[in-house]
Amino acid sequence: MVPCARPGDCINRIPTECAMRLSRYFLPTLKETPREAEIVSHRLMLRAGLVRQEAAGIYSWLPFGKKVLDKICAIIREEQDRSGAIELLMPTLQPAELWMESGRYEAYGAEMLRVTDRHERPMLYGPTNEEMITAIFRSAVRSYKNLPLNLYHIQWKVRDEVRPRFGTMRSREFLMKDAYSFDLDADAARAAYNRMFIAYLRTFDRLGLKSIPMRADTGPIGGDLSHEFIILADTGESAVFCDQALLDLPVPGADTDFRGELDSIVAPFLSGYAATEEMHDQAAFEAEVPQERRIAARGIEVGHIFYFGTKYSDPMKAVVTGPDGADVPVHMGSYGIGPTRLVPAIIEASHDDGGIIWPASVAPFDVGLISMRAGDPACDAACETLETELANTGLDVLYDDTDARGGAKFAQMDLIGLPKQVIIGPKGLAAGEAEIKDRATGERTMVPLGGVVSALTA
RNA sequence: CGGGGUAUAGCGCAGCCUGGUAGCGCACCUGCUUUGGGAGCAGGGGGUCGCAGGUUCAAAUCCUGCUGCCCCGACCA
Repeated sequence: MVPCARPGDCINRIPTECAMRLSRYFLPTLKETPREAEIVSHRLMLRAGLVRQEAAGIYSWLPFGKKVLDKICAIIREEQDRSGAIELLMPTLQPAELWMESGRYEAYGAEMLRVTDRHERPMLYGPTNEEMITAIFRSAVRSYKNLPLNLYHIQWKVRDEVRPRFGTMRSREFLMKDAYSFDLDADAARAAYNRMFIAYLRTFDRLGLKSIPMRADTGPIGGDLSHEFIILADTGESAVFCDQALLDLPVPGADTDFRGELDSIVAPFLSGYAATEEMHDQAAFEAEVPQERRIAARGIEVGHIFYFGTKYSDPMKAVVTGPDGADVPVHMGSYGIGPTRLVPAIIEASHDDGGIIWPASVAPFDVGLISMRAGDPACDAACETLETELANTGLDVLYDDTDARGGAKFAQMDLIGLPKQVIIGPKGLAAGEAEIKDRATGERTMVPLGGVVSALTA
């Protein structure tokens, strides 16, 4: 067994490379589909041992699911940080007082889970954090010189949904990355919006998803600064309409200068037609998009960004002193991504009859190593050598050292969807070879034992 | 919150109509034989039949009430 360091913080571990043996792991997979699961991602998440339902819309994340969640969060963090946002962590429990100040305590309704503490003080499980972040901001920032500022956290949220459904796609307790930007005026806020816009395009691209920004309802604020990021999937919750050209646009690179001019980078994504059913205008769609480029499909919302000006800074008095010496309420925006929703979204977008097909960037392990004959000295030795070699090259390896039969191992390995499988059996060993299978394509190739590592890292 | 389902072993199900003290497959444990796409044989363990009342000599089964969960709708990251 290859030891691995286990650094981590209070909510999400930093993913680390290491080897794990299936005989010692906790991976409760199911051959049959639990009755309650309807859509494919929910079925596969239960069957592949990612989650366990505790109550309607409440889930435990089992080790496999936790690993995927951590990898998703790590990518989100990297792209948030790259764009200049700064991470903090706010609590799940909030005093009702803050929400009374913004006026949303009454407005939020039954979706807000309210509790009372032992001192009879009204509290609530946070469905979002605009009020709290505004309170944090106003307590510390006085001058326009401290702007722009974008603070984010990744934290569990609670919305007591009337009808949770589709597994973790629509749960009552869910993980959310929410960022909040603070700027002196609307122009600066637009620049902040652009930074998040690009960070989101990059984040979803790295998660193996093709995301399409779509104009969303801006509510009473108006303007064009609200977008939902949608990925296409047959089981998507809403109908979406867009121009094929948007799907073909290149995603901004890692070398994007987030302190530079971004309007020109964002502009192409704003120009093409793209709308969810609530915003859809069939006449405009047909007028703007040539028939052969019209896409009418279903989509899953995986992110939402919007600018809301002084909606919270006004009532909550989050003001800074401007260059002219006058106090002005800051212009704010908020930017959400749901990691616990991204897991099923990725599965909806990437699976086959055999199970999940993880994009390499979020796979719980990079490689599944299958011993066809556990207990056979030659197989054991070859597997242990490979296990060490692969882990030493930085690959995360799940070694199936159990004495199950080949067929059962293949089926389980396909179900859990690791990108690559390395199969070691007496047959191949006699020729000094291992078999490598690509989960996505199903392609199998025989390679010399000594060439496995280079074949996988090429 | 309206409509429709459903609840029996860890999972998937039968039994209920026509009451007689619970069964099948998978999984699990033991042994033997097997071993490249969810093995075979033999033996074994595991269930207050969602909960509470009621009818009856007797209730998984019939009656009443409640609850959990799922699906459709409205709502939403």
